[in-house]
Amino acid sequence: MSVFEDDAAVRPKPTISDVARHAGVSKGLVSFVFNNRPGVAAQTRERILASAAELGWRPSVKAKSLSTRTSYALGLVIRREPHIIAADPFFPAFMAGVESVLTGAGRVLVLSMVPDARTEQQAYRTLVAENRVDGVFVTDLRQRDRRIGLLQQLRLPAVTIGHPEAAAPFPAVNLDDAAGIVAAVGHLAELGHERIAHVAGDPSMLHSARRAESFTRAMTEAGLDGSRMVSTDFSAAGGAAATRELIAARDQPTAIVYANDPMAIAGLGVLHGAGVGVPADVSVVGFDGIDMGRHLFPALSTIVADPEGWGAAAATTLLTLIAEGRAEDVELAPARLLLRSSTAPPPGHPPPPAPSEPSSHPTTRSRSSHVST
Amino acid sequence: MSVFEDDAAVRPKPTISDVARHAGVSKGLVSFVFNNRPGVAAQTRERILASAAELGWRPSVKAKSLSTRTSYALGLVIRREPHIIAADPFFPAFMAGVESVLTGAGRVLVLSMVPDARTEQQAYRTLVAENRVDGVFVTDLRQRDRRIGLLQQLRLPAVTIGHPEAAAPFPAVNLDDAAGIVAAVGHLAELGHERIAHVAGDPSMLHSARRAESFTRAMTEAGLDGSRMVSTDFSAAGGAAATRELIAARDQPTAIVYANDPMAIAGLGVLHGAGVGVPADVSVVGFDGIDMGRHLFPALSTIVADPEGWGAAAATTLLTLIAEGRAEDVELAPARLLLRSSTAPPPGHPPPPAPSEPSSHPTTRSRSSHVST
DNA sequence: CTGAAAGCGCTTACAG
DNA sequence: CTGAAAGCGCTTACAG
Repeated sequence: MSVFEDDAAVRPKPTISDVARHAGVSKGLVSFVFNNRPGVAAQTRERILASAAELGWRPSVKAKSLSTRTSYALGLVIRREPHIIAADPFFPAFMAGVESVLTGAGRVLVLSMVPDARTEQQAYRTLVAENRVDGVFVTDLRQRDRRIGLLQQLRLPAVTIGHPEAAAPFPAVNLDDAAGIVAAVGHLAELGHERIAHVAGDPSMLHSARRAESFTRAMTEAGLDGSRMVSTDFSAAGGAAATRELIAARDQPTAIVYANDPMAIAGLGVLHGAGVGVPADVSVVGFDGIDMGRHLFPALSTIVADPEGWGAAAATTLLTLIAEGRAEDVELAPARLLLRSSTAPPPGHPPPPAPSEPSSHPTTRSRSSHVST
Repeated sequence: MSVFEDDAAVRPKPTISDVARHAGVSKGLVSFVFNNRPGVAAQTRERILASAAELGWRPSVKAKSLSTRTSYALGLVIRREPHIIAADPFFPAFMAGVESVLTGAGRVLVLSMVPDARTEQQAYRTLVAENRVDGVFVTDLRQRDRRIGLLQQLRLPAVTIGHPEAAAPFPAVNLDDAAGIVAAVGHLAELGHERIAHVAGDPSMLHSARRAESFTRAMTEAGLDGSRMVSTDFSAAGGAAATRELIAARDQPTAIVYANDPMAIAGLGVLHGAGVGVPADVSVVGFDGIDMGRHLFPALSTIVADPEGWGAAAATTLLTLIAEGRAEDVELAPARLLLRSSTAPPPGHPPPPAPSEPSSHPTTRSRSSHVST
């Protein structure tokens, strides 16, 4: 039994030869028209296009791939555990951004999700050995990332999401997300917080490490102790454990900046469960700007970037690299602080004067207070 | 300037001809060996394998695709808005499950994320016109889903995630998630709840509609009014709005079953913000079992399915369909209720007898002093 | 401005 | 058990 309609079974897909015959030209001509090569008479061109439309023909990528040695596909290999990626809003948004440019470019996204380093290497090797993709996106850059060397050796065009540690031969599409951490620390310090902690993500990931460094630097520049930090694996469980650890310390922080929203939300739960008021006793800042945060109680102040725009820019850059052999780095607008209701002055702190414009914040800790909207 | 190492630039990829020459056989023989066809002398086979290994050759899918008219790729077209999919834990887990079987099968996942119905149709048409995939996964089944007919007409093998509305020619891989709703209603009814509401997802999606129907049916069977329901778009914002609507009603529910965890979490925020105690005043049940739920306060009772297993089973089924021309439906273990701390007896309700097993919870709020963990 | 032919790198009857 | 040849459906110099 076939699952298909019978009439369809009868009519095989047309090929370029069918179109050529129908239009009364050679296959080469048809190819020229579909590849926008000059030198085809306007009316011949129209006739060919009409024939193709009538027959419902579109060049088969299979054949095209073989003769042009191009896959018309871009790869994304994600190495993360399913339960962690399931909570992470970055990838879906990033992929949506990538898709938005690929669709118009006749390219397709080949996705690979792998659990560990070994299968990750294998995934890249297979992708190139089988000639599956024309280039790849390299996300979640790590310390001494072995993928850079591998990709170079494999001669696979790539674009890195963020700047790698060492100079790499690939274009980087960067978004300064650490700027958001700096803004958060600045805001909290202005509110009067002194004991500010950072719940970092996986320290082997560059963006996580950079956020942590930025935290410490911003703290130091504010004349505060930037060593209150605990690293996690980016999971909600990690965020919860880190929060428990922080509030168990004798000098409990009055503010916590988390490396992602899932951890911040878990942290909110822990604080709440421990009877610690947010933002009355402890201010909380997340990272990602996930939709849900707006509806929490209190609404989660967070740091927002533009993962969709990041994906689109990365795709454009990778396409350019593949087409021209080179592409410029691109720098996107930095992440910014989005204040909602989980941040306020520390307990017993005098209020600052009301600021005149909404985007600017009171500066001295001795005079801050009504931000708790 | 090339981004690659020079030595690599010198050595082009080996082809089957190189291997054949190196092993002193014809190309056909090499092909036979790599396709496990019988009739090759054992030692010839070894020699060929050795040559291939030495040259680092692997059949190019490009060429293989053209001669076998197979893409060695499976497609997944997701039609959802980025911000909704970003919060939804289903797809990442589902895709991880799919990947887990594709990796060993020499297949690859081609992903497409589209914003609306028009681009969705286009995506499928392009996938087959260009011969990109050998089959597709059809998720988020809808009422009068036009994709079923389209796919049939396009003659593209497919497997549906869940049973479509009308009989379809494609195998279905089903997981009875509505069973979780029934279990939740049963549990809440046993606890003494009578005014139980359901915050449904997008009513045009079959799984959402089925959960809603199951809710009403289970309520009716329990002798309760199953009409307290509000539909949403599955977003956190939708869950928040629905919750606001429910608690504004004169006969405010004492329990709410949400169609997904992001909505439940937003609902928790709204309830909390409105001074409604959870679970003291209102019990809350989510759906998905996202990691974060465990760390909320109160920890979110929810309904858990196995999206990863679902993805793996769907991939296996699709591969079978493509290989054999047909495949059996598969039925997975139904979703089940996972009790945590957001459910308790309704206000002022007498406690049920203490059950012997740990999975049950104290019931009366008048003596549930220790539930508030 | 157009056509005939070779080639991309495999697979697969068909002979031997 | 093995080899030579045609073919998959395109693209692209190369002639005209």
